[in-house]
Amino acid sequence: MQQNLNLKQALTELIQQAVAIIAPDQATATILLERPKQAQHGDFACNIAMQLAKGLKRNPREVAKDLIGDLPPSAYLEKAEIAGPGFINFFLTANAKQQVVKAILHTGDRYGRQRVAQPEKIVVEFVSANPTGPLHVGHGRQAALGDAISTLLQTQGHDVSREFYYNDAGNQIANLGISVQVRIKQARGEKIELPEDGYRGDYIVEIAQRYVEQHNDDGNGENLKAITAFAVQELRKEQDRDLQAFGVKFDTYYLESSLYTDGKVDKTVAALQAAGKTYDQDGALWLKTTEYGDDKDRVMRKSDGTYTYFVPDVAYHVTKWERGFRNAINVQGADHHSTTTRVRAGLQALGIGIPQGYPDYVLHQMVTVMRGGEEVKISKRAGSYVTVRDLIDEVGRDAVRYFFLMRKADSQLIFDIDLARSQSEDNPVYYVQYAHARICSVLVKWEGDLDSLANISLAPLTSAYETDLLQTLYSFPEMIADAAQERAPHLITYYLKDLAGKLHSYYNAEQFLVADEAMKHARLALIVATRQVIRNGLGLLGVSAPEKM
RNA sequence: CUGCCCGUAGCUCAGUCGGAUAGAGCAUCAGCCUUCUAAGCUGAGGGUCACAGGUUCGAUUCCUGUCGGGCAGGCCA
Repeated sequence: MQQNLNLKQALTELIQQAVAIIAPDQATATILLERPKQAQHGDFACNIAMQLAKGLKRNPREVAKDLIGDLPPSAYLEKAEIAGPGFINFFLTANAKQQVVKAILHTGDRYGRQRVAQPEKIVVEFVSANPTGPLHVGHGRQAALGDAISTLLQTQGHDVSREFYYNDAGNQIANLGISVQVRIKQARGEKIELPEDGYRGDYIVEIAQRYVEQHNDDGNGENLKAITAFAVQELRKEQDRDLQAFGVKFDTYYLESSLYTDGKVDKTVAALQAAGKTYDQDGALWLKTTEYGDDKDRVMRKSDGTYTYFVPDVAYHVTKWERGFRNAINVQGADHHSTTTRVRAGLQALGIGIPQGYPDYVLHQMVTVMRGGEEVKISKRAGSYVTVRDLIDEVGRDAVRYFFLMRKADSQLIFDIDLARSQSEDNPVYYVQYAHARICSVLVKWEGDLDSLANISLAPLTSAYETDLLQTLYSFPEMIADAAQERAPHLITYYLKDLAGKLHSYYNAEQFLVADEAMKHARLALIVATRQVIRNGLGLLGVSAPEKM
């Protein structure tokens, strides 16, 4: 079984042996095996002959011919052919391809998982919203991305910690407190207006009401500190609820305010000064970020004595390093991309051995929300924006997650509320879930013992539909490894759509519960394996795999 | 003005460590339910891979430039 899970590697070794004979000088050439787009081109294709041809000054097709002649014999290789300008196409034996079913049935939930040679301790930071309002669609994209990336890294054996960083200090928070205070006073009939940059959402009014109900001791609403603390607490609770509804769980929460109370911010600033990377000018303290690729130096401490936002950020990332995370991934909106240079510059300037690319950033492009054919401008201050909660209520958690993960982070994403709602039945996630439910339904009809399928003969699985499915199932672990490496969960959604499509075609073309027992069992084993892979794939995305629809 | 991301079918998007005939969903059109779920399947039409150069056996993919869209460039976060 192990051998069959490593068909690709075994094939690579065969080719290496042949290359060593034909071109000893280039025996170390990298051999890349790819899956041809068309079935007629075999199970794997290799362009090594074309690469060697140049050094050998020979015709690529002739080199390919010699390579094939020198391939050691193998039980799982049916044949190898020369094609096109010099490709070598490899065709595996039916038996070799069928074994993947047994591998899946034996490994179950673990199929697709592996343990990389050197597992790392990785912290993935995502969402990290200011507690100044409910989570909006952008946070939703981050939540879906961060959670899926974390899960993907776990499948590769890494020790992953999901972390939420609360920006609970600074001007935005002060602003929040004042906004609530104004609403309290307005409720008492005072003639007072929100400041220009105050938060205008209805939720501010609701928090003000709750504050008054629970704080008889502050009838005038004069205790700004208490009001602010209350508002932050309320909003954190609400954000937690939304994340829970979205099925996202964090391992750790880190409070920006704690960096101040613990003295970590001051300590970081002192260390940067000691390293000689700062200077005073115009009454402010500056960091020489230009030494690390920035286009101008940045203010760390303003002339009023307070710090700019990136200083606590640097202190925060020092704690990640000190907590033993040699790999840190931050999932953020692309509008934060300018901070990456500053935070990294600060970490470099400390000179404590943190590598240049630390932390690693996954920046996603903006989410545009459409409603009624018009773009909904997202503005926390105006209070007009779509929350994660709205989306979940309107189209369901599974569909929202899948929708956010269908596109790569680099692409701008248009979330059309009306479309998502009106077409919720046509959402691609249902296509995949339906394949899963259909298989479950067949198995219920069959009434047999699933365990009995683990060791039956798979020899009857030779049709084009079956071969196609087998090949797709076989590529699952590799696809996951790629997706983890690229931090690209969207690859999973495309894989699942492909797999579900093949199952649906197969379902329509063939009857599974046939009279021929051997055929029936082989087909059932194949669809049970398919069900397992769909389930595993959806699990990575945080999407459910229903047995009935 | 400078930096980063993007530009692929009518629409929404995959693909690109350089490879064979560039894909899917939606939409349009034509078919398939007495058989395990039709939330499905089969087929058809639809393309100057933004544009122009360059690199080479080969470029949608790499490089340069231009155009178009987005995001940044505060002693805001």
